[in-house]
Amino acid sequence: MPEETQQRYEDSDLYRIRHSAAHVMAQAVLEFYPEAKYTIGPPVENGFYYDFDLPRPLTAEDLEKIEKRMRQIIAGGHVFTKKVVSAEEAHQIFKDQPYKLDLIDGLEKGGFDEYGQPLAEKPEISIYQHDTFTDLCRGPHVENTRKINPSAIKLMSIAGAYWRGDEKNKMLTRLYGTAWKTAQELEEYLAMLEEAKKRDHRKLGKELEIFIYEDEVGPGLPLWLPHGGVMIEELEKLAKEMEEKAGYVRVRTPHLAKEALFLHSGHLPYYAESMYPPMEIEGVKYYVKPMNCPMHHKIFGSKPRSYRELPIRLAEYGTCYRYEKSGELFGLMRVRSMQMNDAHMYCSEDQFEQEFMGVIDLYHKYFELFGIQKFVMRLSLHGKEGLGKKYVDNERLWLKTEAMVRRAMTNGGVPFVEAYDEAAFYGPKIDVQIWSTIGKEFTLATNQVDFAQPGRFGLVFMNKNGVEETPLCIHRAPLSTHERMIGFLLEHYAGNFPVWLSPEHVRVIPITDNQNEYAEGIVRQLREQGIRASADLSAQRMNAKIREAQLMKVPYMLVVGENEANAGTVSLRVRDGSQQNNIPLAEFVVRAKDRIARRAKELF
RNA sequence: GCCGACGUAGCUCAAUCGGCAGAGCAACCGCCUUGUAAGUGGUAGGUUACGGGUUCAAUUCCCGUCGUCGGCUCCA
Repeated sequence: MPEETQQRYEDSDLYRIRHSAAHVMAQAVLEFYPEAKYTIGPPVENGFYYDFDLPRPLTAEDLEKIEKRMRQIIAGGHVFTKKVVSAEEAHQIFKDQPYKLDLIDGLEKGGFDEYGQPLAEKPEISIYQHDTFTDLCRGPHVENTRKINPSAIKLMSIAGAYWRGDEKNKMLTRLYGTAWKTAQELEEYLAMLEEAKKRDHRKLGKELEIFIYEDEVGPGLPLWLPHGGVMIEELEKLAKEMEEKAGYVRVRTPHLAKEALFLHSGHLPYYAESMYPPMEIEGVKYYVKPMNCPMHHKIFGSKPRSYRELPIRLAEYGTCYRYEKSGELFGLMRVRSMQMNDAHMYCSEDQFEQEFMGVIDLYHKYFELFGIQKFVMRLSLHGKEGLGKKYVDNERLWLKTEAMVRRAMTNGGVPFVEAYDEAAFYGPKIDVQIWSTIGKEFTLATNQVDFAQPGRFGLVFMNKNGVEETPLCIHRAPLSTHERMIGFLLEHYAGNFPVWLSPEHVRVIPITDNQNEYAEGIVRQLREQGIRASADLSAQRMNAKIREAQLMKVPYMLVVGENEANAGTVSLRVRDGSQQNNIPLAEFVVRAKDRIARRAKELF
């Protein structure tokens, strides 16, 4: 990306427009609710928001009223004026605004800006005024309200948000808005949102019969329909091929284990809130596993290990259960039952870099196969304050392993960003960040260093010098979980999967019922060749059958009428709408099998 | 979990002020025998998420529970 040549968002006109629109919105809200307390209102990607502490909840009608009033304020052409003030003056101006006073204290002490973000230096305190509204603000703004295009703004939604983003604090009312330079830009943005909704995996998952949720089963517990089942099989086949080539071995472990195991691993103290509560049998507590690692550690420790057999790579598509808070569930992207593309690699310190980069290499192979281009690799580091709480209390090992990962990534020439205070409790990690079609951020793949658990489990191997040494462990899940991967792929391909991943490869469409028998014969032959095929023998006309197959995004439609039946050929209609008539069936089979076997990007 | 909105047939959606719950598609039974995105007639389909309340009368108003959605927080 040519980031250097791009203007920073903070310096752009749109940023000023949105920031100013947020102030105008706040003015309008305060006019309707003079007793409201206002907090912060920054520009964000595609728009802006403002958080208020309001006497009552807002409704959709309120949004309309506020938006209308905003247009009136804009038309007033009020000038934005900046004034630098002392902390005392600021206290006086905002004496009735407790949240502002809180922010001023942050500015005064230094260390935090007006949005509560950490700052390197103590900033000056400034206010911006326009018309009747005064805000604690460092700007920048447009010169006057007329610079906001009244036909290019729109209030989008009402949401809750905690003060300072902390769930222990009061829940405020957040108003989201969007603002652009022109009405056309606004229209395009809204159209883009509509388009994004069409590829939402929850919608496509239902339409393409991939998965469902059932009230009686439970939230976050998806039921995979036959089409989803096929996709899972294909992903597992892919992973197994790749992992076998890379020297992994497969293991299988149970869904439950005694409390003692998770105490031993250190998960319970850090993770109990995300685990399903224990069940007690014969006086012993059992937990449903939230991850596979403790069991894999037990397998590693099941016999004496020599440096000669390292690295040992234990792989398992293990099903895990995590008690995610109800409001956090989201389609397939955030679930409570998940099957992870999991493996644990045990290696010596001098093998670490090669092993770690071997995983990164695997990522790249998968991303190339799927054509994934928009992602960011994040190196997640520990936070000093969390040592002994969120993180294993051993700063020396944290710094050491973080440096190892940083060096490995740098030596491998893989671009990454660093994220402070986002590590796993047992070590630093590389997460692959992606975005859902409606803009939610997710970790797809993950690759984590574990310097804590092997020691806790007393895992050792005999090194060259005949001395016992503790291995490092790398946790990795390049294909994430079945749930998240399929959710992501649905959106990534908008349901138009490459042939190998398509739940149905071929739909045979007889033109009249005189060709039903011929169609069924074709299906038998295709299945014999490992091609997923079915015939549409319904009483509908050909056009309706084609339409249905198109809507289900079946890559190959084989239309057969009298001519084809007599000649032993098929008329191929590809999902992209192209057509090739009178192909001998054998020829179609050869080409289709080739596309499937190669996991080709092209259809035919 | 928190704030807010929503929940009607398998799916997508109607139902005025509280007054007999409706359509299209799908399903089923026929007719049509069809050449690359919906041929046509009929039949059936509902405890309006669940439980309570107000009322002569509740899809509609009120309370609770469950679930979904938009955010916040948290995460593979």
